[in-house]
Amino acid sequence: MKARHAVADVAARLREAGLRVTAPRVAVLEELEGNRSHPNAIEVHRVLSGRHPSLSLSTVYLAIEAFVKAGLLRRLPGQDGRERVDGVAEEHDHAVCRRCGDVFDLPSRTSIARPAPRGLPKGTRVLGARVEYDVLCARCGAPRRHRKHSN
Amino acid sequence: MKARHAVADVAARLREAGLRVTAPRVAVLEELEGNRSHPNAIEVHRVLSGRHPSLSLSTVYLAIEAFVKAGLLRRLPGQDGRERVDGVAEEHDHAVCRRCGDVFDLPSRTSIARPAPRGLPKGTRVLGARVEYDVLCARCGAPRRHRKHSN
DNA sequence: ATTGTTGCAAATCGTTTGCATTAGT
DNA sequence: ACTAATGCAAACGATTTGCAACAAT
Repeated sequence: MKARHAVADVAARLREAGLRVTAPRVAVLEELEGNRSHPNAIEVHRVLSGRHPSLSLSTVYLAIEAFVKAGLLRRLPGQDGRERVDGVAEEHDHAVCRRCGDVFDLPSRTSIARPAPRGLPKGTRVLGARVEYDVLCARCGAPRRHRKHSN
Repeated sequence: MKARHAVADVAARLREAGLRVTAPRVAVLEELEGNRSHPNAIEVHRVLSGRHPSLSLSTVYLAIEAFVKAGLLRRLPGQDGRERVDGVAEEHDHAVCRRCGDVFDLPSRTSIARPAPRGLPKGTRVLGARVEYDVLCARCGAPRRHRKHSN
């Protein structure tokens, strides 16, 4: 997923979002936009540490929060308690491996879930929807594999 | 949601699951089965502390893990990083308030999401699916409300 | 008697926060 | 100049773990 967008694009998107164009934010956004590996802040920091040795972890956290708030990225609640980042801002579905927690992106099928469901308390506004599939990924579902795979 | 099942039932379910019938586990399972408030371990502990003063938080964590593993309960990944418990074991959908994080149970509409989606890596086994609605709950969506409500 | 469970305390780990400094506008 | 953004370290909060005592089987 490297360099799907030119740096200039990223800078423009930052500016449009009302955020300052700084080296750390450009680096973080470049790394995350379109990224389908659903990393958490710590992983992002580790990846970027090589090229940006002074980049601090808290900056990564702050940047991600700013990007999510601006609608550039989504947040993904991992069932292991870690907060992952979803680099795809458009609505889409997920398949989550029950054993290892890996997340796979899928095209959105939420149109089939319309109209809004019954049973919601009065006054609730539906903003979006996605289908979450509970799966056993190929590695975890393999016959003799009983342990969480390395990655 | 109090006492939806008799204590005897809970004990039986524990036994069937291969777990020992102990006072702490009976209390935790009684509190959680059918509970639609999606509490986390800390909240469960707080609620039960009155009647069971010696109940420890780690026991609650351990019990919940055992129950989930046994299929008696589900876990619910909160977008705030907290692990909630879903007292309804049967497949169902959720509406999650984007602002306050409250979760509302909905009847399952995943049948409409079948068959399994394209785009999954070969060898992936689909175990289940649910629709997650992104909502603004009545309290959070109210005109002049700009802060997370108390609860 | 065996071994799963408990309670307590300490340890872990992801995330948040306070604050002085730096740098984008 | 103004103020957002950074980096560092300390603080936090949820969850996990080690272990000796305990109790269900």
